[in-house]
Amino acid sequence: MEQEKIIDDFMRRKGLKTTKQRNVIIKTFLNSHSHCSTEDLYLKLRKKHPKIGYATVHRTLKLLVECGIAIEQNFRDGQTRFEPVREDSHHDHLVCVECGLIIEFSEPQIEQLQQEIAASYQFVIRNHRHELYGLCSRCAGK
Amino acid sequence: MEQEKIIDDFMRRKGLKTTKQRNVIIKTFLNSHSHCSTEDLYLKLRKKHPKIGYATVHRTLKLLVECGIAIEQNFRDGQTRFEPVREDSHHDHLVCVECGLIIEFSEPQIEQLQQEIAASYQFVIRNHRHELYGLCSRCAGK
DNA sequence: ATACGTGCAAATAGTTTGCATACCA
DNA sequence: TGGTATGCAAACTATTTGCACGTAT
Repeated sequence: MEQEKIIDDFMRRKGLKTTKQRNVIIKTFLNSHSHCSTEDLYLKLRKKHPKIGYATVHRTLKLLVECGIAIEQNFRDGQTRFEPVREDSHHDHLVCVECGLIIEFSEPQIEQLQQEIAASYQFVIRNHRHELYGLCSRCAGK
Repeated sequence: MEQEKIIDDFMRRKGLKTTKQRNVIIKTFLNSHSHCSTEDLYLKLRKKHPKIGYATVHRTLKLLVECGIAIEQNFRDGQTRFEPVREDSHHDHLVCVECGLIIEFSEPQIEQLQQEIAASYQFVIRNHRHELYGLCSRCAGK
């Protein structure tokens, strides 16, 4: 898998070690449907690996962010959430403030406009965040 | 001033009281160049009003958010920031990750595209957040 | 063997709350 | 006067860190 290779390279470059914990955390994270917080992942892992520590989960997620494998999100619920990066498809989010549903969307025209705005300020974009908050169709219908 | 009227109405409607502290906090907040955190505002106020409490500042800012006079922002530095709402001009932000500079921008085309995206998911937008992170011209030039 | 990683518990940072006192309407 | 607001300190929540012990290279 491509991502495993990236992680491997990064670890080697930084002199970091492969451990059972890291393997299982990374695997679970990449397979989990995305947008999970440290706690979500910790609780999920604990079922099969009761000895795993919260701090290790958190440190591993930070590591993935450093490798560029994951990015941090923050949807105003007070928890930092992590999401695997899929290099081919950047996307942004619709967040339902009622039920917490998260829908991903992508719109190349917006990306293009962003670039133009940045350029007009001689600003170099590293990354961005674009979230639309409101009611999903179910919650709006109630 | 228009905003003072809105605040007054809100206070009356909710049976809230006008106090010296609230007046000075609100006045300072509205006059301060925007994007300040509770702490920023607290420190600024403390110079002239040493007896004012951090909690009061924070509670007043929350109150302003409730009235729709202020909105909460969060630019990944771990602090919630508050910004006065100017009803006529919605805007988004460019944030320099190096020096913390914040530039406001607005782009009606993007707003329009957002509406179309939301509509395609039968999603009702309440508000949104759109931030571009990167290097400002000064920091990029270094 | 050595340096990095882990798990635990404790520290931190930001925010929120309980409560006795002060104040507005 | 009665209920709301304030200031302080303590509680909370999410996150980060120190450290003794374990483990990969």
